[in-house]
Amino acid sequence: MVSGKKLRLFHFLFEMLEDPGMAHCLYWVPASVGVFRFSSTYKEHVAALWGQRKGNRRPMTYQKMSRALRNYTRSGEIIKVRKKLTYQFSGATLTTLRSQQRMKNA
DNA sequence: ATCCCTGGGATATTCG
DNA sequence: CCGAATATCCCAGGGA
Repeated sequence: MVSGKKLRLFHFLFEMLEDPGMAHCLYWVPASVGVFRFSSTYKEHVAALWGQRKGNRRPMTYQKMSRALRNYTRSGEIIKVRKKLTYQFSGATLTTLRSQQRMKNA
C-alpha cells in the first residue's frame, strides 16, 4: 500500500509540469496546447520519481513509463506527438486537469 | 552497425 | 473472483 488513493500517471506528469523546479526534465512546449516534452538527459529522473511515488519494487525507467504512456493512446488521455520525447494531453484530459488544479488552489 | 526512441503483445501485480 | 491501471518483460522497426 502506497497511500490509499490512486494517483494516475497523467496526473503525476501534470504535477511535474506545473512545478517550475522540474522544468529541466519535463516541460510544456510553447505554442501548442497540452503538448509537453521530456528532456533526453533527465527523462529517467522523471521515471524514477514516478516509480518512487508508486512505491514499485523495481526502479521505473523511461522505457517502462513510456509503455504506460502508449496505453493512453487507446483510452485517449494522452496522444503521441511525432516529435522526439513529445506527447500531448487530449483536450478533455487537459480541461479536467486544469479544473482540478483550480479547485486545489481555491 | 550502434544508440536511442517508438510501438505493442503477453503476462504479472496491486488494489478496490 | 473480477476488472482497471499500470508494471514488467521482450522483441521488432526506424532514424540519425
